[in-house]
Amino acid sequence: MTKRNNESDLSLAILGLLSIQPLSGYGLRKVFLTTAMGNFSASPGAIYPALRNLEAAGLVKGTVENANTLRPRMAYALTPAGRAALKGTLSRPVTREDVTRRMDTLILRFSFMDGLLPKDRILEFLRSLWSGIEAYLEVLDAEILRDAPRYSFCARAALEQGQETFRMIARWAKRTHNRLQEEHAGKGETK
Amino acid sequence: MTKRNNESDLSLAILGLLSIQPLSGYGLRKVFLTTAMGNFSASPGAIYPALRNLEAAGLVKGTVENANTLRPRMAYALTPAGRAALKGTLSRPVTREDVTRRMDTLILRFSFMDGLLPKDRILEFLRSLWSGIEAYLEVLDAEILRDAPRYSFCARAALEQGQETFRMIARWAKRTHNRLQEEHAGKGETK
DNA sequence: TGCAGCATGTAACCTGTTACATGATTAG
DNA sequence: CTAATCATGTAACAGGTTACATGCTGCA
Repeated sequence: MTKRNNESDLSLAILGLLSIQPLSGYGLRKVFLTTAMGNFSASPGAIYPALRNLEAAGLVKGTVENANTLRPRMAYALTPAGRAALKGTLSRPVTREDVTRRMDTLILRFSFMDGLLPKDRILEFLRSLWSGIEAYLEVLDAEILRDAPRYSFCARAALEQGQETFRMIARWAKRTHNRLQEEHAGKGETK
Repeated sequence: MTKRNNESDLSLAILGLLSIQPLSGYGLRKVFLTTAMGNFSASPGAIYPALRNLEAAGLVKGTVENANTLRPRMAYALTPAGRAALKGTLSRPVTREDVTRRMDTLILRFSFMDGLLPKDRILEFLRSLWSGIEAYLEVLDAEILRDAPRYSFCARAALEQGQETFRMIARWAKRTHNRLQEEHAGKGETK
């Protein structure tokens, strides 16, 4: 129960994956290597220390499988405290900083919400995500109007790319919100 | 000329900004605080050490302004070696890893190309960016076809968001390529 | 006079990267 | 037999975060 931070995206990704099924360190590495979560590093130098930190914080618990064989492996599972901590992280309000600087974290949080948060919380997350984006887009538009004339072609184009990404994510959030809302009830609920 | 890495996005952003005009550490902080480059941290604990590393590597040179007053400030400017190093970084080929895990770096690189790379190099960068994205999208589509049925609603939606982002950037790259090509000649050339 | 902004820095800490190391098992 | 894959780790290093510290300047 040593106090650690465990606030990184990698820790969040590990907790989220373990909320679906127990995995070993190597199992996690394979997920990061072979699936669309490949934006995370699969280096053992990141994963094994992260697992030990999470275990020291009491959020995950490793149990030895194949104990008497010559190739044991540690399968890690979420503890109740770990599940609670994960729910807590997923439930955090969407801040302006999240929108402007941690969009990846927001999407990562969203991807694990199924089965951990009730549907109305997920819908609320999507609403606050898109309204946060729209608020930021207004600031961004004003900034661009003000500064763009002084910028080079490339800098201006890069800015536009950023704007478009935000607009696209806002549209995605709305669409996903509506799709989820229309789903038949009684799904994605836990606790 | 001590050997350092200086491979971080922050170092790249600093070199790029100094290629436009000399700035002090505080000036850099203001840029990161008040413009759309706000995704970078403006904390002095990041900027001042980075500047000293770049100076130790001979890529920037600080000169004291207002020397005899009570409030001197260090204005940093690119050295010829710094300009060469920046051009080198901007000229690197677009790798698969860049596309899958460092898209932000690629956009940052692009935003500084004006005036440092000849137009045809910039056009080539955009072409290799979009073809790299399209190659990755094929892999991603296959992965999604294979895995999506096993994923939860939220995980699937997050994946789709990722796909759409890549598709959007590819479209942006094509459009920007065409716009740049149509521009009247004799612009954006150096060296 | 006091506060906001200018301007630069340091120290403790956390996290990730790269590279290396070790050894077992299984498929060809 | 040997190469790939399973499986877990360590050590050195780089870089960023947060928080603190310092002192000047111009304005109300």
